Amino acid sequence: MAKKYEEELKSIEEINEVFKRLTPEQLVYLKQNYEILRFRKNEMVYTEGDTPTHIYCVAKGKVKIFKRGVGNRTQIMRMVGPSESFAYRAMFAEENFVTCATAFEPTVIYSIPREVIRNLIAHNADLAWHFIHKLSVDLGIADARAVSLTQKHIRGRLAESLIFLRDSYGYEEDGATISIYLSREDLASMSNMTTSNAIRTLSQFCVDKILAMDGRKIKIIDEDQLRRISKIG
Amino acid sequence: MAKKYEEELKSIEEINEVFKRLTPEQLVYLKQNYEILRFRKNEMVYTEGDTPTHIYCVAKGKVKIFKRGVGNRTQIMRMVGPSESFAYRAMFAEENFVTCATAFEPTVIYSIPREVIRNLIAHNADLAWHFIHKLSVDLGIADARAVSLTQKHIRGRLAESLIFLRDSYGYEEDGATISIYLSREDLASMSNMTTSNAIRTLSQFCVDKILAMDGRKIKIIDEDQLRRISKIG
DNA sequence: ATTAAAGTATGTTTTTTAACATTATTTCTA
DNA sequence: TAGAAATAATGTTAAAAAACATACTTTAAT
Repeated sequence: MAKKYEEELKSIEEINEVFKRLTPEQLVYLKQNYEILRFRKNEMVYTEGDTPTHIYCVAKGKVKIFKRGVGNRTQIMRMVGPSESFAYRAMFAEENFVTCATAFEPTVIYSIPREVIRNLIAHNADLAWHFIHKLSVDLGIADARAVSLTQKHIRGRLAESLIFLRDSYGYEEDGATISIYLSREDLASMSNMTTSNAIRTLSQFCVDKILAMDGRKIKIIDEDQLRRISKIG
Repeated sequence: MAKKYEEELKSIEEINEVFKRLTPEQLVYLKQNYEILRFRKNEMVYTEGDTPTHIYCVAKGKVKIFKRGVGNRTQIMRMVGPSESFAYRAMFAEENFVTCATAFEPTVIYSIPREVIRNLIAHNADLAWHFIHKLSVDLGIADARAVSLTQKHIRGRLAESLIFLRDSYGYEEDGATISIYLSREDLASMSNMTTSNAIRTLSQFCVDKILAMDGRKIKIIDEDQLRRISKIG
């Protein structure tokens, strides 16, 4: 059974194309040193205060990265899906984690030890550049998010989260249902609002014929309007 | 006169120690390729939408980095002081600028062309690591900021900004006055609040004997209390 | 030196958002 | 499958913050 799973898994360089830029020797070195980890739904990958020892790369499933703020109120920083990596920020900054990560659904992860990735970076300028580029893009997103979350009104913030989820995960076959089912609470903690307000605002979007809902399934009826609300705040 | 200024300036590797890790040849290459730029107070260094062509390193003065949000409401992202570099985020992400930068006071800047820094990074793993580390620290700060700005109340946000300014610029000789004089408006746009609210909250802090003010000079009377307010939000 | 402009200070009003309360519904688990 | 726990839905109220208005003060320019 475990074997079957392994066989279904894409190789590490298929999952994250950056590893195709390694030399053959470096790729062998990497393949001798990674581990495969499996997490059940809601299982913790790491928590605030832990020391980062590995960099993770999602092979299957999704991981929720969140932070605890004032009075332990959680804020979802990002959702990490297949082929994306995480845990590298704290590792590179040489800090303990300031976020928590849990499996959002059953998840399989490639786990690469800190020393291995540091070695590879030190001897492969392409890989170094990849992380410089990635961190820079991440930082741009974080800055933009900070402005959105603080300056936009509730409707704008929720619209932005929905657009973000749609852009990250796409639609189901019907071409309208967002391909990730978050609880109202998670949606709220992505959008910096209370669960009540997320529920209320979603309902209002349905009344306004911008969305349609069926439990956690959210259909985007009027994407243009949703983008407009997200933009103007 | 211009010559005199030059002589007062520290060399580029004295300003930013990371350049001491370059090989002698690389340092020569760098020194043959940088330029020195001078900006008057409030002069623009770059603006939103510009394409980054150089990385900047502050030799003297301070630079204000800000973003325009909803309805062009500005938000100060950070203040950059002597020996700190900026403009690298957009450059590495290969995006146009999403922030604006203006000289906060008369400022002298080392300007290094994009290709030069990319060449150096490609051939010097230390320098690459330096930027990976720096970007990771920046990203941690940005994430923490996002949570603070959204979850803390006005007093907490203002206290946090004051603590940040104190930690970045230190005190004057009196051991209490913060060594940077920002307008109430700038203070507000660092702390995600209106100018009125910044003024009102500063006044309240004075009533509470946490601060004392003389124009733009802000004295911290009770630092413990200020840190407590910043922490609890 | 005078005037305009920018910045500061506060009071009042309105809007936005969070907090709370109650009920219904779904999901999990023993 | 019953019962508990989590989630969802809404109405009501309270608090926080923005918007607005006005007056005063400092700074900069002519």
